Amino acid sequence: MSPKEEEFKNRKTQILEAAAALFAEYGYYKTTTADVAQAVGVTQPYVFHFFKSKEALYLAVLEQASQRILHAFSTAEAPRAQLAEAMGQAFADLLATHRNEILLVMMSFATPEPAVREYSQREFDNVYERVKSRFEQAGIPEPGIQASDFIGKGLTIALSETLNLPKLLPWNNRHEKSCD
Amino acid sequence: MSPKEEEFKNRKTQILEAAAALFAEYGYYKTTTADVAQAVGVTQPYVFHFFKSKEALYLAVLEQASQRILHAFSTAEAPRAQLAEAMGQAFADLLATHRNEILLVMMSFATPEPAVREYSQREFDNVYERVKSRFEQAGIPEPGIQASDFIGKGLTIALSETLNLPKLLPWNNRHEKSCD
DNA sequence: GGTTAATTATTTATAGATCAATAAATATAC
DNA sequence: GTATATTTATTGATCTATAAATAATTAACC
Repeated sequence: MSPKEEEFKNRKTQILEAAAALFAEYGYYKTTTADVAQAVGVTQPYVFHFFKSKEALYLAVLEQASQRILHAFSTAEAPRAQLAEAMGQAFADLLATHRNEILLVMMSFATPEPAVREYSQREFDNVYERVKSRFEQAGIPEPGIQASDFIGKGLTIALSETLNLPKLLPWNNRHEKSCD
Repeated sequence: MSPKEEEFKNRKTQILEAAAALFAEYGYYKTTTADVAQAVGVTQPYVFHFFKSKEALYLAVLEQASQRILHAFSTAEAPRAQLAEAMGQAFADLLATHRNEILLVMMSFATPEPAVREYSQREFDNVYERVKSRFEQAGIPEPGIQASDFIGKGLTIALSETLNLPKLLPWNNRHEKSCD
């Protein structure tokens, strides 16, 4: 998108995007409303014209990201034997296209703001139930355990991306005998 | 421990313990040095007599907790077929005896303070290498993948404990056919 | 089509609160 | 009465949020 088009995208959207990037990198507390404003090119108090509080802004980002994740897991399709892999791929695609949002969601559980905690709780519960239900529908045995493992892999990916520890990535570890 | 004995435990230890509990519950940013001081029963500036900064205090807690975790994974012993389970049990024991510290370590990767990030990076790298190496030594195939999975389970437990989502716990999901 | 009025977009100024950190003073124990 | 433990007083920085002022845009009328 050219700088000119960027100008025309409405401010609320610009603020949401800048906030997603900053919150994902610096977290809730170390990102100031002034940082967000500066990234967009407006003054700090103007942010409050679109979001009634910093918390409301964060929750708006979190909600958008959550819906994207749930949608991805809901729409991935594959026969029983490849369903988990297909859903993993859907997650990887999302990580490639909306990295900020995804990492934000995965780390939000560690943000001790009550409203954020509550939202995270519902979100992870939703994801778990959806994934489990899809595994169930596909006739995969022990869908609950599979769904837990699936979330565990997602958390590991977020950890690995956040701390720059690629060796933690599950999918890079296949065929490790080829080198000592 | 009685309140009188508590008095005699040296202040530095008291501060460390209070900080562990508070940081684990409220995180780095929402825990103030005044909160820590109040929990111990001293004045806020006195905390700085023992730790040169709030960050130094947090890192001291993190270091203690990290060593405990690494030690637990290093000393758990079992024959090949039960090694992973034994190490999981060691983690569960630690969670029971030092819940605050453990949750703090598992969530620290989401604390965007550079020094904390660096410490977390080394810590997770150490844990991964140690676990992998133990699996290797025991002759377990694909030790790297197993170690990643192991960390993923730990993260899932931390998530489940933090957000009060017991259904995410891997070990509760066994035998789920008994009730629909 | 140019002037004015109304509406919307955005800024300036600033209040009010919170916190980490320093330095100097004081109490306590030996 | 010296050393150690702890407090008082305070500074300076940072940040969210509000309210009032101004600039820019659109609409209306003649």
